This record gives sequence, structure tokens and C-alpha cells, in this order.
Amino acid sequence: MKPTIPETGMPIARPATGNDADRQETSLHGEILLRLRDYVVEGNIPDGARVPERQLCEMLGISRTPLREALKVLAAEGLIELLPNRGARVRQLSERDLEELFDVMAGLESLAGRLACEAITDEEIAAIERLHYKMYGHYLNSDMHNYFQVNQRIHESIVAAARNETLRATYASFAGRIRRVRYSANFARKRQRWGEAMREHEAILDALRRRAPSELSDILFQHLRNKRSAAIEHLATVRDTNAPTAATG
Amino acid sequence: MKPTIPETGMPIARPATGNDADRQETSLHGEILLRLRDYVVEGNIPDGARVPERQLCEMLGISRTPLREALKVLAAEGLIELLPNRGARVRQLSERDLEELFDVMAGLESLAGRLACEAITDEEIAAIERLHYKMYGHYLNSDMHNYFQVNQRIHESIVAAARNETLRATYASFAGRIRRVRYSANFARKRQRWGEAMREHEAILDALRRRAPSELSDILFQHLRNKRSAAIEHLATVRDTNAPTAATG
DNA sequence: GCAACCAATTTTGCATTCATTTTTTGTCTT
DNA sequence: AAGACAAAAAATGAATGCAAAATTGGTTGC
Repeated sequence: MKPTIPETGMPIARPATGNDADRQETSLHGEILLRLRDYVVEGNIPDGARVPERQLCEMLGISRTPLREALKVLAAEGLIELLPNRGARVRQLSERDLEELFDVMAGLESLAGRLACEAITDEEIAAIERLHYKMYGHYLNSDMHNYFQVNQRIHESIVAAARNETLRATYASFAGRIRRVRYSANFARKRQRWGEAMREHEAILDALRRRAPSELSDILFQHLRNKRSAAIEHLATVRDTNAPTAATG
Repeated sequence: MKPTIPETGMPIARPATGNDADRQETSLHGEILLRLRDYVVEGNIPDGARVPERQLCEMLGISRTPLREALKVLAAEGLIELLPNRGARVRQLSERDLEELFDVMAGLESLAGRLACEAITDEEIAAIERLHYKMYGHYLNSDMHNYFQVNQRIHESIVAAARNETLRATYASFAGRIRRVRYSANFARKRQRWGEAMREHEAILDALRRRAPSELSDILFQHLRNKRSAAIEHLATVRDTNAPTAATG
């Protein structure tokens, strides 16, 4: 039983709606890159599994040249790794890798908060407040899916308010790497953590209203740090419980 | 007079000593990538100039396939940009781009400081202190080149002390983008700024010794922010004074 | 019965080739 | 003489081809 890419019948369904940080609209290579990235991020290939060029070429209906170019880029982004003469594999993130990623994300959001204090408008703050209340509703309903959705939009709003396109693109890239793990591991933060998170979010809003950069920076970092703990903990459980990954078995 | 790559006779001289974040030792593509990156970072191609594939192929003695793969990666890193059907150009950074880059660097270093407080050893702090005194010597001698050199090593030491390989690689990548501008613009901070910078460094060391994460984070951010002002200011002068770039004329 | 070895097949890495698109250059018109 | 148009030249984007390396399967020897 060799690990294989699930046959979806149709090629990759996504109409290239990913983050438009670096899309090369017209080129085939650019299109492929977006689709492949989404495909990997969404966890369609198991951790550590090989990414056979031939198969992907058929799947995408292209030749190997543009595909290989896309693979090189994905490797540079850290989503896959290229073993010399042994093809591409989906990068299996160790626990340590995840810790590092979360910390970098924390740093980037912390920075975003700092910068946001310089430029954010009252209307933007109001919008985040509305999201916050919306999220609170989902919290009360124990609606995990929508809670996450809105939670993510809040964090994205803060990053957007930083008015720094470079930061936004970097943040999106790292978010993708983590999102992959989230998909695979079917993350579900313990409900208990939700309460803390809600309180932290209130503190974030408070600091934002007062436009206190250092304080907001600290709170955001700590907030993400707490997320990190929950996520790593959960992942450890999942990896222990679940079957060994495609890479090892 | 069209902008052209200086003929060095020999291929690119550098023995691939760049950051080993993502080196693919054995593959031709990986080797090419390292050499090309250094070549671009060191400013051997003027801002906005075309990067002709053919010419580079001859220069490197390879075919277009691995070269194009490397170009795609460099584009993803933000060093060059790929115009559809019109080849690769060295990315001309606007003033705003630079501001953004400096701010992200500031955020990363600020994060590094925060993390360093958790793990840095007394010996590492002592090493940074030694660098600091060494830098002070260069400051007194107005030895700009060595001052910069040591200054950079101090910042790298802080990043290293964060014990986060992901952060280190990201930091190195952004540093490369800025370094390119530095090479081209022949950066020289005003001597007046040096004094402030020295004082800021002392504050950094102080916070580091006390392992005060929030404080260190703040100081580092502000320090980099001040650097940013000086750099942007200088660049504006240079760009005004100098001839129009290769891109526009 | 199991491990080690060797041949066949597959896969990868790079060069070459082909089709478009862009850029240049030469000519013609006004 | 200047501008516009058209053909030639060059460059780009992608497909194909070929040599080298790795994986697979089968066989042999212990």
C-alpha cells in the first residue's frame, strides 16, 4: 500500500482563489503554483508522502517543466522539501517546527498590532469590535467552525490595519504552513481555552482602542503563545493516537 | 547604452557561501540559486535592469531549465520580479517598500529579543558584550566599515540566541533584500546617528542582562525604527542626486 | 526462511526543441 | 524628416528527449 494522491476525478477543483500576494496571473506556472499550494495546504497529500511529478502532471494536464518550477517555489516557502534525486515530499513538521512557526507568527502579529496603533481608524476598530461580538455569539453557541472563522478574520483585520503589504504577505505565507497542519490534525481547541481566548481578545481590543503599541504588542504575543501551547498539546495527542503517518508506514 | 550585466570573465566568483537556510547541496539548481542570489544581493545588476536568461546561462555554463527554476525562487523571495513574457527584472524597491522591509525586520528582531530572554546563556551575553566594546572601538576610530560589520554580528547574535531556526532563516532572507539596497546605495549612516545607536545598544544589552522580554522587544523595535529613518532619508538623497536608474533611463 | 545481491523499471535532473510573444529594424507614407 | 506600419530577429514559456540515479522485483546463497 503505497501512499498516493487521492484521485479527485477532476483536476484540483479550486479556481485559484488563494492569497494574491504573488500571483502571476497570466502564466501557466503561476496558475499551477497557486493551485498546488492550495492543494498542499488543504492537506490533500498526507504528511511526508511523496509528490510524484508524473502523477501531478497528469492531474494538472501540464508538462513537467512548469510543475517543477512550482515545486521549487513551494520548497522555498517551506511547504514541501526536495530530496536530491529523490523527488518532493510534503514537509512533515516536527513538534519543534510547529513551536517555531507559532512563535514567528506571534512575532508577526505582535508587530502588526504595534504598527496598527499608528494607523488604524476608528471605523476599523469598530469593525473589529463587531467581529468580536459575532465571535462571542459563536462562543456561546459552541459553534467551533464559525468561531474559528471569525477569529481568523479578527487577526487578519489587525494585520491589515498595520498597512504593511510585506508583513501581510509574510504573515499569509506562515499562516498557510500552519493551516496545513490544522487541516491534517483536525484541530479543535478545548472549549476551556475558548474562555481565556475571549478574555484575551477583549484585552486586545482595549489596547487597540487606546492605541497603546507596546502593550498591544505584548498582549498579542502572549495570546499567540497560549494558542501555541494548546495547538502543540493537541497535535501531540493526535499524533500519538492516530495511525503512523504515510511517511513511516 | 543599454543596461547590461558586467562581464566578469569568470562566472560568478563566489564559492556559494551564502546562508545555508535552504541549500540543496547536490543539485545544480541549488548551486545556481545560491550563486544567483548572492550575485543579485551584491548589486551586480542595477535596479530594475533586465536579467537576461541567455546571458546568465552562458555566464553560468548551464541550460535555461535550472536557471529559470532559480529565477522563480528568487521572485518568490522578492529579490526579482517576473513580468509575463517579458522576463525577469531586478526588483526596484520603492521608498515605501523599504519602509515596510525595515519595519518587518524590526518586528523580527524585536521577536528575537523576546525569545532570546528565555534561552540566552550568560556566556552568550558576555560574547555580545565583547562585540559591543569592539564596536565602540570602531566608533571612536570612525571606522565605518568595521563598525557595520560588528554591528551586524551583534544583531545576528541576538537572533541566534532566540533558538528559532525558522526565525533565523526568515530574518536572513529579509536581511538579504535590504542588503542589496545597501550595496547599491552605498549606505553610510551619518556619524551623528552613531552616538544614538551606541546608546541604544547599551540599553539593549542592559535589558538582555536583566532578561526583560517586553522591554527588550520595545527597545529593539525602536532601535530598528531609528535605523529605518536614517536609511530611508539617506536613500532619498542618493536617489535624487544620482543619475536616474537603469529602469527609467 | 531470511538476507543480500543484481537486473528491469521507474523517476529524476537537465538539455534541447518548438511555439508564441515581444522587441527591433527597415520601409513606406504623409 | 517624422511617424506608422510591417517583417525579421530575439526572447520567453512550455513540451519533449535523454542520461543518470533510485526504486522495485526477483533470484541466489546461506
